[in-house]
Amino acid sequence: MTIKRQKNRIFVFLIITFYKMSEYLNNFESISNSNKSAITEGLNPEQKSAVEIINGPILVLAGAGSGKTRVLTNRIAYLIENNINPSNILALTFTNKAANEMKERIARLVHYKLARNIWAGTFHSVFARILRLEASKIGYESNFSIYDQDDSTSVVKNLMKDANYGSAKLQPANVRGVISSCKNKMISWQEFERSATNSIERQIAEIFREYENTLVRNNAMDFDDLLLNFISLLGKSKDILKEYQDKFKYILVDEYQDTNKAQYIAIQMLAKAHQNICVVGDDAQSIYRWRGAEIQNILDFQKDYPYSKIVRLEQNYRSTKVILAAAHAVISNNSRQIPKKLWTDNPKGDLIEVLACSDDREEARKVAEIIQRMYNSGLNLKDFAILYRTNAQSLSLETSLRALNLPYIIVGGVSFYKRKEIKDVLAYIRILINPKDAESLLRIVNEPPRGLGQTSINHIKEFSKDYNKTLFDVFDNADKVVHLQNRSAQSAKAFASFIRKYSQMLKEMPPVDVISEYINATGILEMYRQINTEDSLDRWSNINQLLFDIKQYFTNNPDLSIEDYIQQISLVADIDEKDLNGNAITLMTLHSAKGLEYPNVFITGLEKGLFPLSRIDTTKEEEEEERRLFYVGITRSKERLFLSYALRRAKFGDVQTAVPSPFLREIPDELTKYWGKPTSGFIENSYQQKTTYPQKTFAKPQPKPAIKESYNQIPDTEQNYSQIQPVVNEYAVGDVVYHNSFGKGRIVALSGSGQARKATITFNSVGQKQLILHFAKLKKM
DNA sequence: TAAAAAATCGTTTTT
DNA sequence: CGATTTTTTA
Repeated sequence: MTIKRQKNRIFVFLIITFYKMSEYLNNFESISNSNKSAITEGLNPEQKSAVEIINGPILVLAGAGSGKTRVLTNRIAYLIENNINPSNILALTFTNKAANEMKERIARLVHYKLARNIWAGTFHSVFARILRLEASKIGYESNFSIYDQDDSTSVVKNLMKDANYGSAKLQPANVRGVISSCKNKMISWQEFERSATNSIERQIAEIFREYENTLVRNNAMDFDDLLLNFISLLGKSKDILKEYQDKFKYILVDEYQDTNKAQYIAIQMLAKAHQNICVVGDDAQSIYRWRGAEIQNILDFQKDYPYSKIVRLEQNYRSTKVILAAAHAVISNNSRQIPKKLWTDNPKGDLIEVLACSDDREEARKVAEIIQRMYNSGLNLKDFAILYRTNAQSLSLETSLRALNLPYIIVGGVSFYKRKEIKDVLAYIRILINPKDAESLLRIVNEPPRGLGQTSINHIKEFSKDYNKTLFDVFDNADKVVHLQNRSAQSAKAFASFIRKYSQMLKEMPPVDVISEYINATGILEMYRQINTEDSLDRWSNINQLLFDIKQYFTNNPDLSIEDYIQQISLVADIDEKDLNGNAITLMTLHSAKGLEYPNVFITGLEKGLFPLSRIDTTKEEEEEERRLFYVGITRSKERLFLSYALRRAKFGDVQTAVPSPFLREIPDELTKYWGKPTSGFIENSYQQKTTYPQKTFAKPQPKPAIKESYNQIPDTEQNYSQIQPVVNEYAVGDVVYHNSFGKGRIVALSGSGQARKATITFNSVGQKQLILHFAKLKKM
């Protein structure tokens, strides 16, 4: 019986395979130009099996630097080579950048026309794309808005104001956090309400309920909804589920250790029918627990898929032996983990250098000076990364890099798209697309002032609630709203018809022709120009920059709609938009650094309380996550690793004292060397054994043999620093430059630094303008 | 209603 | 300290 069934199965399998082959030959033969041997060539045996076992569930435990990306891309290429239709492949990554890179690399292995058909992106962007198509099936319109964290917080804040909730204990941002973490764990407001034990929780439950209602009413989804609504779409009917199961016959998930419950369920539903699921991850690199990631997902994979195969990638191709040994020593202090040990054939490498500093300014100065010396000895600035635990730490580092004229880019911090004026303009555009989006409407209704202050808005909001009309409808019929001053009513009506006019235009004309005129007509640019302060002119030029950006977008993608543009920028992470290959040092948080690698890495701020970051009620789980984060940081480094701490650090204006991080103690002594003299106040017992300091002051580093001479050529004096050549990419007053839309111009002033560096330029065509160099893409002439 | 003055708060980490 | 939010005043 069993044998017979098995024979049948094999027979069916053969038929399907044969069918797929002929389908493949018919469709793709003509454009397939790849070379099969190239795909598995040069892979080690484990990598090879991770690429070649294409059917059935497979867990790839990929240690840091073990060639994970290569396995993922080659696996997809291999699937395509084996007659799998690219449009049946779903690859979910952590950032859009990772997805795009993957696609590019696949395009080099198989024909680009095949590569572009795979479904690759973040969970959020792929699901959003599908939800646009299927919106009507779950009670949404396809033009739904996507709310980011700020938008969500603002919704919560308004709801709390309406309900008169709120106290020191109950703040909008916290409530939003509670709601989001419930949604991450797939807990509905009803469940939350049922489990509420005190009045605070009952209040949150009420806000939660209203929050969900508001978003549906606004035809809007937050980030969590993109996952949850996708799941509910799949749950709608057997047919829909089957459709997507058959669509995504081959599923790959990167960074599986950082998936949350909703992502886990979504994958499980999709993979259930065909079971061709390959997840790649490393439990030691799970760093998003605070965002709902469940490390258990990767630990339980074998339970969830009993017939799964496991491949361990334990050979590290990235780092030196010293770095790997340090990483291993650190992570060994964690309790629960899948046992594995990374090894490498790479050389031993330099010792890890620990920089003891008396305060954060000294720390920043040392880091900058070391980089400058290494740069002058011939290294490339793009080969340096400075990592920190919190974004706030970038400030002193920036100052010292600027002082030495070293160009840098910052990933994260206040992103361009999070600036008030940019969010305002985007809200103006969103309301054209989705008139139900009350959040966007309220944001811009009195920006610039239109005589519609808080009182008028409250009346309008009340009316919309009482008569169950959308805010936009009420604006349109403002003369019917009682208590509303006639003047305000006229103003509201005028605003509604203004929006309607451009909304109509957008349906008839290409977006690029409408948007610029529309934003000009809103008066927001004129407002900032009139205020005429440094700050307001900044905002003015930021908006112009955005408009230029939009223009570029549609020049490059003439077939796309304004909806596509908004969706695209709603889901971009900072890391996605940054070009990290320029001649600049990269500054970012340890979280942003995940998945990246650099020859030279600095991890700064290794102080107790800062890294590991701790609060009064830090749990053991949180502590271990900090340690994993440190592990991630260490393993970013290919050759040289610098760890620094400061005994005093400026915080909120005043200065706080600190003690070196306990993490430093976890690295064996023989792997490190200390730099600089022991600073007064540096008294922790465990460090005193290590006090073999090379020089009395901030001494020269022990250079790598190859670059020894160049080190010695540059004496360690203040004077020499000022003689160093200005950095390339840097502009000077008087330079003649070319701008894509404004043409030729001359720089008359420069201000700011880093990505905020701005130039005032007099253009022949349009006169004087302020531009952010980072965005302006100027050419020097 | 809008501008000016005063007060408040914060720093994790991000799709 | 500095940006944002709330309160006061015209």
